[in-house]
Amino acid sequence: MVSKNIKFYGSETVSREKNESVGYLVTLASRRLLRNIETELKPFNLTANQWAPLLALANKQSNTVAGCARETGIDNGAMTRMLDRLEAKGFVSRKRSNNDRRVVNVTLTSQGKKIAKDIPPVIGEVLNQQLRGFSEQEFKLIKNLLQRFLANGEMLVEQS
Amino acid sequence: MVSKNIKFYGSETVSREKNESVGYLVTLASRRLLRNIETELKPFNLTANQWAPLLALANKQSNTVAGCARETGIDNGAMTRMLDRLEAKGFVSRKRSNNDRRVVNVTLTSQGKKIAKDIPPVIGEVLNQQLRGFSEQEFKLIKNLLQRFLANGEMLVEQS
DNA sequence: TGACAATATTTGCCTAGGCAATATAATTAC
DNA sequence: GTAATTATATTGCCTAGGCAAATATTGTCA
Repeated sequence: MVSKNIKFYGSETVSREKNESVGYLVTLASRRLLRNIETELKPFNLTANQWAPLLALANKQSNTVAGCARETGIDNGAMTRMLDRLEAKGFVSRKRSNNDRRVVNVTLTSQGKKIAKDIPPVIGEVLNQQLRGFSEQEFKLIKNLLQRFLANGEMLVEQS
Repeated sequence: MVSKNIKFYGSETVSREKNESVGYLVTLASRRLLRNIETELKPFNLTANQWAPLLALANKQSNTVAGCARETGIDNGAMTRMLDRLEAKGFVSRKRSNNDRRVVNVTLTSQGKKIAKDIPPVIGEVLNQQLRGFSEQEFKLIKNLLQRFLANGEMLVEQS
């Protein structure tokens, strides 16, 4: 091993201060961001989480239920229900595939395509606000550190 | 203003790559960490989220419902239900206060005190794993950057 | 004191994710 | 070609958070 892994958290460290725990910080940051985005998306009749599959569809990264789930990193069952809500709102439509009778093809409706174009700047603005005071370097850093934190976390699953 | 705020995300940037969005990264990181902690806490009959109020109580940062909610950054109503579950598991007990009949005093049971002591190293280990390869400086950095990201996000609410 | 504001707790109604089981269909191995 | 495996979608049962409304209690202030 090139670099020794540091024991950042011992038995006492976790209990001390919530602002010193990467766990609390990442959880609170995620919740806060979601709620701020939610506020801005209200006029579009869309929640923050509903944006994820819409984006995957718009970018043609997927056009199936399981694909959307993989792309957004959530459970298949949760994605089925998410698409239920998006379909009820008229943003997507579903149709059983003929090539593979297992899969359901998901497509954006014209209304879905429209908001998929309108929303990115709105979300971008919230992100910019929460990144106020960050330098270019710090912007790159936070992404890099989160990517590594996430990748380490996903390795833990594969090992077990 | 000393430093100009940078527009990190324009209308196209958000849509491109999910690994380039701080939003996705922080959301996925939070979810992944929660699930990894969950796995390790299973033998204790505790979920990852249930740990937060337990810690607040153990650290004597609060002994009321609203206090726990404030301390852990979640909704009051959600905290009532969270304590329902913790009470059902026998980790906390509740008793209406005599000084102020509005408040309900929450205390750890002996069983609650026990796991409050046992769990920190378990969570610490998961955090250490997800921080593998981080230098001391990077550890400080990720905390600092997340704190600022969170603080910016909370300022957004106060302004509106 | 009495009206009003603030605080604490609870409840109902949403959205939302994880896990496990099920049904169906496709793929692979033998 | 059939059996076993794998993949897709859905559903049920959990936990969980946000928001708003309802209730009770306390504090404030005129």
